[in-house]
Amino acid sequence: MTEPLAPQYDPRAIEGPLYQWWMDRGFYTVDANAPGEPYVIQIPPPNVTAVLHAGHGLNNTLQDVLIRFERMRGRKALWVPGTDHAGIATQNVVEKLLAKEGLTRFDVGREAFVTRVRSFVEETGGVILEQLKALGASCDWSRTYFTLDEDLSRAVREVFVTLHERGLIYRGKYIINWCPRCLTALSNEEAEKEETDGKIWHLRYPREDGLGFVTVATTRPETMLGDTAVAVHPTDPRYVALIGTQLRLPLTDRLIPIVGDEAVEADFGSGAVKVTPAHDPTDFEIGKRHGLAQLDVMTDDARMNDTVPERFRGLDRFEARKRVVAEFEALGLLEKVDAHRHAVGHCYRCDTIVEPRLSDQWFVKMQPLADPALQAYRAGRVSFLPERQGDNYAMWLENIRDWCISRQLWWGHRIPVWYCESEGCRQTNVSRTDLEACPACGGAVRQDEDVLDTWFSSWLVPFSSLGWPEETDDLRAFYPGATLVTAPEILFFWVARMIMAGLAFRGEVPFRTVYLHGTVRDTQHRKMSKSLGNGIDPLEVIDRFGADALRYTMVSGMAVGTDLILDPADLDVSFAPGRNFANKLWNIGRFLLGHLEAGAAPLASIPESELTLADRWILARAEATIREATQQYERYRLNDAAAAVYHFLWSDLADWYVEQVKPRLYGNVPGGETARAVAAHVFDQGLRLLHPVMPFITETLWQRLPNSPADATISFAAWPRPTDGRADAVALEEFGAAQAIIGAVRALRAEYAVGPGQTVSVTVSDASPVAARALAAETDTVRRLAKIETLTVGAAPDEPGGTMVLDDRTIVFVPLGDLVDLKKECARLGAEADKLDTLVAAQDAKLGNEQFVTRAPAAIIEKEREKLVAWRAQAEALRAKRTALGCTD
RNA sequence: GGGCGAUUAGCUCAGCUGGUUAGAGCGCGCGCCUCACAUGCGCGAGGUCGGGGGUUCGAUCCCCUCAUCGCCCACCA
Repeated sequence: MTEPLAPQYDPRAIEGPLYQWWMDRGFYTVDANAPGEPYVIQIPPPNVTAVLHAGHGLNNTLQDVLIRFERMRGRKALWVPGTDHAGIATQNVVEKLLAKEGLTRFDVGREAFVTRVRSFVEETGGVILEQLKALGASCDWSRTYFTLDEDLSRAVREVFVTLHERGLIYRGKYIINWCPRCLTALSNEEAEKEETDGKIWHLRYPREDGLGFVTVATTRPETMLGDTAVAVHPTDPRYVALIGTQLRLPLTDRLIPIVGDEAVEADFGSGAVKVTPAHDPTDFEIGKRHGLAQLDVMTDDARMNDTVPERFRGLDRFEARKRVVAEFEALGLLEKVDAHRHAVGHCYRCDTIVEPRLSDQWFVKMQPLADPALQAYRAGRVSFLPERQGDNYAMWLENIRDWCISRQLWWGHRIPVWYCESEGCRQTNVSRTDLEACPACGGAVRQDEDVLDTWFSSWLVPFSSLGWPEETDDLRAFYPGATLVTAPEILFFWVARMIMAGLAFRGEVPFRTVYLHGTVRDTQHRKMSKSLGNGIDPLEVIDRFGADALRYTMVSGMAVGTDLILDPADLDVSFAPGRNFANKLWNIGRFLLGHLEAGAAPLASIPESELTLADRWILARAEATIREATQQYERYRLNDAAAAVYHFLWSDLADWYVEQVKPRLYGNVPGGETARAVAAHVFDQGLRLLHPVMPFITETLWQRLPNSPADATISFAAWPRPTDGRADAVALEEFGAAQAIIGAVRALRAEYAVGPGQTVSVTVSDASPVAARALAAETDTVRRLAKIETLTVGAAPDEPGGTMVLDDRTIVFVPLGDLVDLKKECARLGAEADKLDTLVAAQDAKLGNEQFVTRAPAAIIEKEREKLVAWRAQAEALRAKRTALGCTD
């Protein structure tokens, strides 16, 4: 892996082969029995049919950064990948394919359909895992799982049966959210509420005694065909006398009672509510309390069924709605129609409006599972980032509802329940093994037709992916994991349930920290989605700019608790930060490595006395960066970590140290060995600090450093540690003074348009001790980088020129002769002085404030005094210069 | 209807324990193809930190309030 560097940075030539090399060496395959403290991340398993989108790109980049960071810190870092069978989503895809052949799943039959889905998944599934490799994901692919694998299926069955044994699984008739397109039940979480502008119809139901009407309001008039009562508040004076009487339900010949029920708000609408126990959760409850009939008026696909008058039968629910309303109107029973905004449930897969519907489903009783999960959070055994997400988690658990886990699909884990078909037995058998006959009577059995909610397998992943229910080495070594990185959207679907399952089946939370990152959005802050066409294809970005550019851009743009905004219409602009930085690194590498061909001595072998001020400065900067970056990685402030390293490599190393060190690298000159040792060392350190974010380019350059072991990977290079001996506050201050002087001369040159080929003379007067030492130590550097012909320390000559006063009142003067427009210079100096006067005045007031001086901490007061002294001195120096120049205004 | 978050440079965002001449990247202006890099180098302009009130010696930061935007939760039909 050490061919010569191409003259131009070309990620395409590097990333693919490098990833292959990582794989060939098996670097990321972890041995459960190897020594070391484990660090485990479970990937949020993507849908098996998914293709990589920007959200995956972000999510997996963040995980890879963390796993690579901990790996370099010596942890036994395991990142477990897998895919989710995604019941509804996958079944939908295959059903669509069938539809093209003019077939439905019912035409082909259950067994053939499942076979077909399975082969579809085998042929086309798991693409996303291959795509993650392009991103650089350092997963342990030898442990890749699929939630419908035999092992994980065994775990699912074990959990179902165990929960049943613990009395936490039951079958019940409930109002569930039904998707008439997917033909399945949806959990509350899967029925997404969307605010919708609709209407509310006020319908009159005639009293049986013929003395008028009771008006009810509804947003779904078609359900009136299933009404079995009208409810009013038991104390509502308008209706209390009517409770117990009957109403004639229009369009049918049925009589329905008026009942009194606390659930009715007397203040809303007419105060009377139509009750449809089979089609509304509240009505279902009211119905139960009053023993009302439950009249389901629809078919599975939301057409009116045979319980309704003949003319409505077979009509789609929305057609039926129109007909019902029209007939009410014709009968003079439509009182009014109002606009009404309300939340309507939509299927999270296909966006169809869900129909609340009475049905037999399996449920998990959640309270007993939720309590330990809440307790674990309160005890600090699991924490959330951003912290406030913990409140969401707790609130959900406190108000937990039972989980509807059956789905009327064919693709998934079939419910392990067998019903005895024998008359007189009819036993319901829940079993770990497939049953051929009823254990009670030996009669024929029939397995439940339904499958389990997809999340019923994914909530087990932290341990089922490690071999549970077997007590495997993996399970012992890698459970519990460390960090979960995912999107807040699945906090309830997945995260909370994993915590519950982990506690229920392993007695411990599955991870300590949950990092919930933001969403990738476009510049209008809209979530990226296929339907809006505002998505970014990570693979296109990788192809054009490289995975490192993608990763850096995402990491640096993503602060904890914020969204990532990118412009899908202009990838060049969006990904410029990463692309430019990668190119910059490449060129720092090309330059340094080109001058390190003779090798570099280990830094430790260089005596302290050999180090120049610049050397000591870059080493101090490296150390500060190590501290900063390490701390920020630890705190998941990955953007801050990335920014610290970026600044170190680009501004400190490339802009300053490399420029400073050039003469010492050219040819065989004194100090060359020291320069090479320092340059190699700090570049090495910087690459290591950056590796979690930009793995490819850092590996490529690091392997070519003279002191990198042959055939080694930076993936396992030790994480840099601050070495207290080299940290050098004095060097930071002194080299900083040199930088300031260079900056002052450059600014004056730019101000007076001195051509780049032209040198100038510079006089530094009133130099502070620090500036004087800096000038003495780095004379050549100052002269070269500011293009100075003669550099004098001493009194400034009395002639036209440009003047800058630095913080510690060091005066930098550039005699410019004709180049100086005297008026302009006077104005510039005057403006500078005025600005300082303003500061001085404010500072005077502050320090003159009795309250401030008596109440502020001494250290602050001292700091403020120093500022005042410096500003005052600078202002004075500027005024003196103006006088010397003869400024008159 | 509840709960939460955001509002800082033209754009996207930092600013984590209250004291900074309020920062970065992109964009913009001026000057440069300086033998690692024009995906670059140097210099620079640009901000009443959403409005109002309060606490404090001191507020971008803490509290209240208003406005705008966004997210989550919710069985008012």
